[in-house]
Amino acid sequence: MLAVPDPANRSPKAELTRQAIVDAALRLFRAGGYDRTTMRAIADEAGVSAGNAYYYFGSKEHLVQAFYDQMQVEHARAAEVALAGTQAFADRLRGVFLAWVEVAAPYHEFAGKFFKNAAEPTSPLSPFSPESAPARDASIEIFRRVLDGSDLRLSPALRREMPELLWLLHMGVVLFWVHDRSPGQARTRVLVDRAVPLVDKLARLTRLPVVRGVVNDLVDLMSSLRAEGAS
Amino acid sequence: MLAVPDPANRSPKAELTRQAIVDAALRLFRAGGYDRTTMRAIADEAGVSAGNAYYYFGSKEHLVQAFYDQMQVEHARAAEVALAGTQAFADRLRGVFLAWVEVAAPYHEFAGKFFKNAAEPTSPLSPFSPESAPARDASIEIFRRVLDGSDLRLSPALRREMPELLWLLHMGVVLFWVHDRSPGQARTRVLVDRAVPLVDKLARLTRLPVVRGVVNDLVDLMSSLRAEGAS
DNA sequence: CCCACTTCTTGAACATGTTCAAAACTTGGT
DNA sequence: ACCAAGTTTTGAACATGTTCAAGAAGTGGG
Repeated sequence: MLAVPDPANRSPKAELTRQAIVDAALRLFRAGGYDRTTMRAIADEAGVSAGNAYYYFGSKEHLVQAFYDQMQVEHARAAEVALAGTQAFADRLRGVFLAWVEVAAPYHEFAGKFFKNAAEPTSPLSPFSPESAPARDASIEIFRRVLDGSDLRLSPALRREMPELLWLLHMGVVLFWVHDRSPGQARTRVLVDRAVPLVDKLARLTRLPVVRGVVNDLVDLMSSLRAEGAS
Repeated sequence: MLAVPDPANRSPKAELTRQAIVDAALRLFRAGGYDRTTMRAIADEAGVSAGNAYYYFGSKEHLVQAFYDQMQVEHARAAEVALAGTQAFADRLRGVFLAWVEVAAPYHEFAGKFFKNAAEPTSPLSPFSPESAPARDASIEIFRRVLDGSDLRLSPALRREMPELLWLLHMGVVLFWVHDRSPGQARTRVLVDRAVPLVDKLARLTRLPVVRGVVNDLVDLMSSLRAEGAS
């Protein structure tokens, strides 16, 4: 695995080649799936040699990061639209979840292959890896915005952890979606439609004194895990 | 990927060869990790040809199912010990979770490679796949036993779903564990120690009238998703 | 014992991700 | 214009999971 050139000092020419490879890869992935798309085919399509692709991308998996980044950006945009003009927390959350399902739909067939690689802890593609931190943070940011414009009132401590909790829930939805073989991922939509009101209710219950204790424990747990190192 | 012979009609000789391959594989995986263990090395170690290994196992990944099965059995045994003589739900749950961490510890270094495959929906190794149903059911059964001998009282509906919910939580712990690089997986143990009392409290709260509604919604959601097809 | 049939085993060939030494090209300094 | 130092590109070679046609070994019926 060669050292990939520093993004900072890349010549415009090289930048172009790099982009051509990404474009070719995404085109072929989408057309024929991940496994059936060979590095040689990608290189051909991009008009470079196979070896050259490895000058820019350390491995075939690294090409997938481009896919992630693109999808994250699309989701952020779609989420923005969904959030405009809604106040109710439940509506906002549902909007953001469904926006993702919408954006991801074209890739459903081969997304599994991607997430397979993503599940490996040592892989830079893992959603928990340092390499994914920018995309992950951007995604968590979306959920912060869900809260920011909503009518939901939470204790300050919970409020602080809530974006990350919602992101985790989002990961759960993604996992379900990946395994969802129903046409148009209908089951995932059902899951979202039914889970969102539940989360809404639960979030509002946290204001009850009896429930407070559990919530505080949860918040403590999260910050204590964070304190011991990133995971 | 060749058709693997039906388990029913396997000659004793073949059964022996098959077992030799599994043993060799697990020995080498454990010694050198998954990636660095080649199929040729496994075949050599087992005293057969590389091609022959493919007569018994459709792919390298299929060898991993043997690993799962073995670990599941070990966990069941260790859980039994942990459960003996404890009544408190929290103690029982913690015992079962920690038993798993104990049993899985020797494999931590390369377990990630295994779970990578498990995350792919089309893979028979996915914990949600039909092929994994026996191991999954056996695992859920362990959590049913956690409840059976405990002092925890739940509504009948929740009680029915609870084993599966605990199994899902267990999957969460596993995911955390896979990503946990702390020595001896200390962070996972912290997670268990702190999450268990939280679950305990939460479970007991479900008897409160206010919380009942949310719980019923959750139970409904789970059974409605189950109704539409297996995932 | 021999024949057909199934089960098992082999080794060579194949596909594809990846590496690497060498060559081509760029660039900045003189 | 030329050189040295970097950067980019190449094509062949390599490693390893997997396939496959061929044959060996076992099995039951006559």
